[in-house]
Amino acid sequence: MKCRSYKVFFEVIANKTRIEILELLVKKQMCVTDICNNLEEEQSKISHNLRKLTQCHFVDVKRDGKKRIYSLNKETILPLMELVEKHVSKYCGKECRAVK
Amino acid sequence: MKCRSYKVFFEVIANKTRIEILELLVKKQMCVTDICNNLEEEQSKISHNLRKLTQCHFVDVKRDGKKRIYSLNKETILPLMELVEKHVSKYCGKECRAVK
DNA sequence: ACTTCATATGATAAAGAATTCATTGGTTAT
DNA sequence: ATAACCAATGAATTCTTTATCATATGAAGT
Repeated sequence: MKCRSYKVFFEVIANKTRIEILELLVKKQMCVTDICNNLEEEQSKISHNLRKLTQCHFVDVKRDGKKRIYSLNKETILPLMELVEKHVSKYCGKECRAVK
Repeated sequence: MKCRSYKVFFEVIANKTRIEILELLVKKQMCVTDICNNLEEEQSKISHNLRKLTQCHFVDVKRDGKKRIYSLNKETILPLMELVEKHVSKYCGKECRAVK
């Protein structure tokens, strides 16, 4: 099967910063500086992470003057979040948090 | 939100060996030795990975004599795979494979 | 053309995860 | 009780990923 694609897909999402970015963008599209301010993170860190999200088409970019506006690929990300939410709320008590 | 749970969820899936295990178990439940033989991997490697999958409830275990039979949590994993499949087939040409 | 603002990129250091090997624990049969 | 089989665990090493810092690019205003 497409193990390699699967791996990239999940790898890219499996990161605190990138998840936080996605969750931010659920609410509304934003430029890099806005994302940095919201998450209180460095610009280069955010840019590096945005690149991965973009390459995987989890977010889209468009130019607006000097700014770049990032928006969520809702078609993929929203159902995905629902699915995870469902699983987590069903199965995850304390034990999950302790996964090593 | 539940960023930490999300992270663990995706982290655990974002691994070649674990994806291969899941894909194997789509077909049928198996004991550890069978999984090892199918994937041509070492037993301890498989066991370590099975532990994570179990902790996240992506697979279930039951005893059968000396053996331990692992089975897929189809309720979560099948829709998840569908979702990824859909995304990948829509967006992923060469570029995705080159994600760095 | 120069400066400033917004963002991207590259290299390296630091952190975290996976694999391996050796060993242990549990179950069944003799 | 011991041997054989199946699987889990722990520790050490190796591999991967992330963060950081410095620098580069590119657009807009003066």
